[in-house]
Amino acid sequence: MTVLSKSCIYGVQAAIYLASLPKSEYVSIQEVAGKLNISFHFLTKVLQILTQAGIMISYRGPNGGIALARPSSSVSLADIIGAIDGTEVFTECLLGLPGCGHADPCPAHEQWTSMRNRLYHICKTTTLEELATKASELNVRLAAHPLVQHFTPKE
Amino acid sequence: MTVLSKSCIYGVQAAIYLASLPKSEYVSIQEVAGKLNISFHFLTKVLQILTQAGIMISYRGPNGGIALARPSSSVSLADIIGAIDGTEVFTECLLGLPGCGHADPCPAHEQWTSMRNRLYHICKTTTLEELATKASELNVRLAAHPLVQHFTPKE
DNA sequence: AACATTTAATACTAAAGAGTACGAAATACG
DNA sequence: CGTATTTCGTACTCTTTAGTATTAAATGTT
Ligand code: SF4
Ligand code: SF4
Repeated sequence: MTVLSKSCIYGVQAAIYLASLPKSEYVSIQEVAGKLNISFHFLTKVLQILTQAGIMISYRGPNGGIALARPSSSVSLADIIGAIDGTEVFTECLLGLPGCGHADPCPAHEQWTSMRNRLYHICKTTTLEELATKASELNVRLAAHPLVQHFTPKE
Repeated sequence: MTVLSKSCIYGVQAAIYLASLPKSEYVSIQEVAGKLNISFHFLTKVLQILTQAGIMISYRGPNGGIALARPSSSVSLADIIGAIDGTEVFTECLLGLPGCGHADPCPAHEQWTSMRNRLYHICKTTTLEELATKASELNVRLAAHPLVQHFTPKE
């Protein structure tokens, strides 16, 4: 059980990748998928969601691709998560009970809502720009695994 | 995408239910499932995990059932989550990258690890006793839905 | 106009999670 | 001993998520 779905993680990674590029031209999904070591076709579906949500724009044909629709400083982590996974993470409960609230709380209410609010605050105030800056500053990884295809194991 | 699996939520609910009972005798799974409005068979599987993990003890035969193996004050929320869902929630990342750490961080590292640690701390220090006390004090709900079977809808 | 490139859209397959069913084993009780 | 009760263990089905494949639509280049 994870906090974010795979689709959502891929979307965030792709967005950070785009934001970390020097200039914002259209980048082919193929390039992004290759750099992040994600299945091209699967990433295509995820990025379709983000374009439909107005977070990215796409352009078909040669030299086409995708790009951020807005400056990276005005796209929050919460925007991307909300578009792909929905706001469930920020609104639902640790114990997953539907329609929770102060009027009808379960025993873990106080501590969880406090955490949940903090999570939302963090995601809402963390921008793609920040993430991308940190990524290039720290020479930090984005993809799940460094490609190890050079070291083909013997067996 | 949720933080805890359904199985885990059911396990926590059942544990709180047991802990909130005045005395600790064996309670049949059927009773627990009925009170919490959970499928009996499914809950059986979940509670098997908890007995194998040493958190509950079971007894077969008439008047058998399950009970907490330890006093509710020495069972933490983290114990139950760890037994059912594993420690993934506390160790893995928001972005789900495997093998993360200070040596090889992704851009969201700092803020996420801070949150993750807080989650772990909360779960580790919250005991069943506290949850059960709160549950009975506040007359708080445990089950997902109040049973509405009395009001059978016309259509 | 023909062609190559690249996203859009849909459909299909695989894997995991959630839930159901049923028989076996243990135990109390008559 | 026989039977009812209750957990244990396995196997099966259904649903959701993840991943793959294929075709269609758009657009630049020759
Ligand atoms: S802990 Fe609070 S937010 Fe979560 S289900 Fe219970 S009442 Fe709702
Ligand atoms: S945010 Fe930190 S803990 Fe999470 S994957 Fe990145 S490096 Fe690991």
